[in-house]
Amino acid sequence: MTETVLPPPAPRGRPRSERAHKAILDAANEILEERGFVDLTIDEVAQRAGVSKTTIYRRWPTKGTLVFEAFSADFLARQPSPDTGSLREDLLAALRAWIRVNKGTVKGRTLVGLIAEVQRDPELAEIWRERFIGPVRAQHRTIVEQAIGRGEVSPDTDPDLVLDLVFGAAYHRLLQSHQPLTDRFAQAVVDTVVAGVRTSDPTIN
Amino acid sequence: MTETVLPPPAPRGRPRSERAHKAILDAANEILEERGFVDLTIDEVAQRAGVSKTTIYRRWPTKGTLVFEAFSADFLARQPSPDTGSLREDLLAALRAWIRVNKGTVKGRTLVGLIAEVQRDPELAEIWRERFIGPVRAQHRTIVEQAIGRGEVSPDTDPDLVLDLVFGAAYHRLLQSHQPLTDRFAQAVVDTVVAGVRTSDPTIN
Amino acid sequence: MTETVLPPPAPRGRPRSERAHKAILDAANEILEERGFVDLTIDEVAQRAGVSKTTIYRRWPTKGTLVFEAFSADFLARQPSPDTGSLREDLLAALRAWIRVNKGTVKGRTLVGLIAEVQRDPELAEIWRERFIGPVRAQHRTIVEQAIGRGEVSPDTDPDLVLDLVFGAAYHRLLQSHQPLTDRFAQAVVDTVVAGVRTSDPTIN
Amino acid sequence: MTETVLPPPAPRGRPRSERAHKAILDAANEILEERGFVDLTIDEVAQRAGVSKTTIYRRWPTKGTLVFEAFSADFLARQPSPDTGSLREDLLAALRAWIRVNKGTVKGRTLVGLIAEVQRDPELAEIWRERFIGPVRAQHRTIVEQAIGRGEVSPDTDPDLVLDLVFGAAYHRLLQSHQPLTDRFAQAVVDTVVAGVRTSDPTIN
DNA sequence: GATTAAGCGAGACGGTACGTCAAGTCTTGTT
DNA sequence: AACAAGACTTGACGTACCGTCTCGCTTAATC
Repeated sequence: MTETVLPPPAPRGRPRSERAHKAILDAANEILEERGFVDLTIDEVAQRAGVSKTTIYRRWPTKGTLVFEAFSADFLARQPSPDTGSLREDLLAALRAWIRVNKGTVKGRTLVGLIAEVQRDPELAEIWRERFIGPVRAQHRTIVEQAIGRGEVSPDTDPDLVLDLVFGAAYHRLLQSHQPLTDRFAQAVVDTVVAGVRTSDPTIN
Repeated sequence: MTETVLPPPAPRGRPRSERAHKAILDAANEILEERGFVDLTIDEVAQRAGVSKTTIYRRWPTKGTLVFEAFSADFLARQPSPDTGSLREDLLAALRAWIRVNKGTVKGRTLVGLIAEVQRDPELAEIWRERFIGPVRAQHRTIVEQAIGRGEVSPDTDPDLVLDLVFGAAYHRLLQSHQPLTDRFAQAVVDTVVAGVRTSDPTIN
Repeated sequence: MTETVLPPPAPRGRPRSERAHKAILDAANEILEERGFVDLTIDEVAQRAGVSKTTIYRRWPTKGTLVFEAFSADFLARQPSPDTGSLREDLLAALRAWIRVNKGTVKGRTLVGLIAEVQRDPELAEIWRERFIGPVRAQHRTIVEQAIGRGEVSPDTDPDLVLDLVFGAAYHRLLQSHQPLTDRFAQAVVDTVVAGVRTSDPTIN
Repeated sequence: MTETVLPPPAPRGRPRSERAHKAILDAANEILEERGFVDLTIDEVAQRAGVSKTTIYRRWPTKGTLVFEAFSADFLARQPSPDTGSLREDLLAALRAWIRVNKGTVKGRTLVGLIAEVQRDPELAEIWRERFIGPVRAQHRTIVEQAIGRGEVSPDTDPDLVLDLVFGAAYHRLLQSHQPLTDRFAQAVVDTVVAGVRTSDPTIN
């Protein structure tokens, strides 16, 4: 048997327009910047992209998934995997990049809108975990794992705990707006967590 | 002079019905328990409470503010101000109480729904900060301040930072559902933060 | 028995305020002139009259009855009972008076609004017939009866028919606006009807 | 040149559903028969027609315009253009047809409701004049014009005046209900008007 | 002078219908 | 098949006005 894997069947009919695809995402991003998640309507995206609603819904089943895609590619690309040889510096670099995107661009508002939407739409929640939270955390987790590998922190250190502390604090300020996301805050967070992780012996707790 | 304070001016017109008020909040809570924030409609609240929509809108301008009031009184009452003489124990008690309410009752779902709504409605956001985030944090802040007073941690310790770390991590898990809110998690969070705060000297960062 | 009729029992309690009564009717007329029947609301009448809604509803059960009273006294006063000794002149004078009120003042709009309301509210319809249509027709009927008495027209002449022809045509133009209510029209109507009544012998039909 | 007329441009998008259109009008007529104009609500029409409110509002901006269309086609079809060779007979036939529809069916109630609504909604008033009053009068006007053509009445006879007298009287009784719409009344009206028109010389008035 | 009965201003209340909006689906003819 | 256009269903929204009601206060006539 030579043909263990079938070649992908040639698609029948008219192929999907790449131009339309891009135009939709661009239009969505435009509106997100101008008015935010809540005030974005699919009708307006269609109109701006010069596309029919059918064409949008053929690609994304809901408003949430469309906005998710319009948002995530660029956002993820801006999250670096630093490797400075120091846990503190790596975490700080990652946190600063996160803060920079969320404060410097309109992305923060969109991220907030998406997190809100995720709480209302279970299907989007799954996509969100698989294609956003998962990848970002995986990327960040290597920071801690590298530190373990270098012997900088105990092998018992729980990477998830570290990430929840560092980014949990950041998300908290983003969502509750009780305090600003300053660089001073970023440093204090990282310093405290790194110090805590180095000192505490999780095995005795 | 015995009359230093004038009696409150007699209210004019028919007074607002306390029965209606209570019936509305009760109906809202009922529906929240059954179907959650998203599926709660003002129409149904009105119907269940035996009240007209006008009567609801006269008191609360939006669904968010209504649910906020239905939710918050009880939730706040369940957040204790522990004073065991140990920062670790106090923080752990507070965090455990928070987790207990959010996992043991339907309150967690409502809290999540409200946080989502807060991101969509700026007016609700203000109320939220003033009447929920503010009070809860004030209560929790005393935990850190007591520890400072006892000399358990440095007077330079930033209470807000501590709270952001501890509860930020918890809110993060509540909203992203990437990991469960276990008691083991609560302990690890508190231990790490307490250790971090005791060790790190914020003044040099 | 000498006391066949009891003196009216002295009313108990606070007497109704004549000032309020007048203020309500004045306010209603003001609004009728400004915006017409449809856009008049009881709330606004109350506000303008410096009176509570209760005070209005104590006197008039519905918006229709209030407007009816605000409208009718003045209107009826302007409908003369001419007696010139000529059927043509009498009818013409009556019709001209009717047209003058409906075209020269805002009364026409209110009359139209009331006729519309009468079609929607059966209780108002009864009042309307008894206290408006009835009296006006009675007054106008004498015009025809006088002509019969003078021998100007046959004793078999049906006064109701004459009135329906003359004023029916006028109401028709008022309500359908297909043609204007000119004086030329008034003359032609009266001339034709008078001629018709003098000529036709109803007994042979 | 063979292509003098361009084919109508192909309509774009999904065509309006004829089934929905008919279902809406049928439902409206059903409700009109059962409960009349005032108690007809758009919500109920939608529900009965198995159609959404949007679909109704896309076609008719107001309740008035919807009911107008539901009412008028059938009503107009029942107004004949008699041509018996006699003005009296033609007018009588037309008036009798009008009375028959208004008394024998529920149409009378609807007509009354529509006339009332016309007084409250200026936009409906325009439609009403253009698409109801206008056509009906045009049809009736030919009755008088034929009589003029035959030399039965003077060429100076004003057809509008004749119609206002005959149908004005009828509408008057329909709207004010002060007297019934009997056949005796119809005959008396027509006889008097025809006699009046034959006798009076409008040019000298 | 106290009591009583109704009027009164204010404004909350139940009810009903309104007209709108956005989400997501469906149905045309066209590419 | 995908596409543009636009009609469609669904469900909730927030508003408006109606006519009623419930307060505390006022105004006479009666006791």
